[in-house]
Amino acid sequence: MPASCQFATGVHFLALLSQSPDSFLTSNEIAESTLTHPVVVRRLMASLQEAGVVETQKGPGGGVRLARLPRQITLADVYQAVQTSEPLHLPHTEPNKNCPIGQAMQGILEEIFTRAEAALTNELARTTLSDVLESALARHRAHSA
Amino acid sequence: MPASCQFATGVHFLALLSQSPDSFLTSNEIAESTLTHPVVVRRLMASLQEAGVVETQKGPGGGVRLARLPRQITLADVYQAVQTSEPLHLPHTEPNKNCPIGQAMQGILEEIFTRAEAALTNELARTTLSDVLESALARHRAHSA
DNA sequence: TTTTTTGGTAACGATTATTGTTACGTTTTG
DNA sequence: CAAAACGTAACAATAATCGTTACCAAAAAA
Repeated sequence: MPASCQFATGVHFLALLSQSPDSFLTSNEIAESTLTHPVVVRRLMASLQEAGVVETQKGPGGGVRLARLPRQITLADVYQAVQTSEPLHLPHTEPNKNCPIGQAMQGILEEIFTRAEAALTNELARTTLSDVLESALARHRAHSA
Repeated sequence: MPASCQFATGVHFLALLSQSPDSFLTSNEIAESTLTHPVVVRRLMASLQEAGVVETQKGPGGGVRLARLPRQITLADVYQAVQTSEPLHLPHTEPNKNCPIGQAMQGILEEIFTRAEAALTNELARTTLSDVLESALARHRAHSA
């Protein structure tokens, strides 16, 4: 299967919005910048809106903009808003009920997954959209120079 | 696509091996305990063998056993051995080359992914197979009582 | 009020990764 | 040499993502 890149795509979209936090960008504009389809933009933005990261405005002059300042939005916010599938998964099939290990395994793995994902989001929470935008502009300057 | 559960499956297999670190288990035995197919066991064990976590023995009396003591194998070892796809992914399509943000995005995201996955594996490194087996047996006792 | 411009969302197909399965080769033991 | 195990290629079924089309709803402007 294609692995989900919604987090990467979401960060990209939001970095674009961070350039002008006060104005709306249309899904067409964002789709052109990222070479994807406007419906893909709207789909992902729907999740981000539900999480309170962006707000949308219909009709002429409308579009999407950040709901908070770039420095108030962390990558953990983005991750939790858009990540549909978690990085670690239980098997779909139930284990053998006669096996003591198998019976206990599911609960143990869930605990482990919870701790591991907490570690992941804690790290993501250390970076804000403002950091991302700054890095992007710095890289651009370095590359142009 | 079905999300990969190789890490969960691997931990389960290795917990079984941890019960008797000195003896070989056949892929048939492991497959029965976990209600999966022997080829699935062998496939996953091949990765774990390449990583030096288990060793195999062909022929009668053969099978798979741990290459080190359970307390010397961490879940980070398992994760790094079997995780084919990473939890975070870049988009497959290249971004717009005319966009300063898009150009820089890929490198920035790679840095972020590296830090996030390091945080994940650091957390996984805190748990050993010995811990997992102990938790499993404790849960089994609690459930039986 | 009508038209235009936007987002919202359902539905479908192409693509792709995972898993289970079969089949067959290889190695080791006895 | 026979039997028991792993090693691995190949294929189908399943499932998830993404792009795309189509159409609705809402808001602004004419």
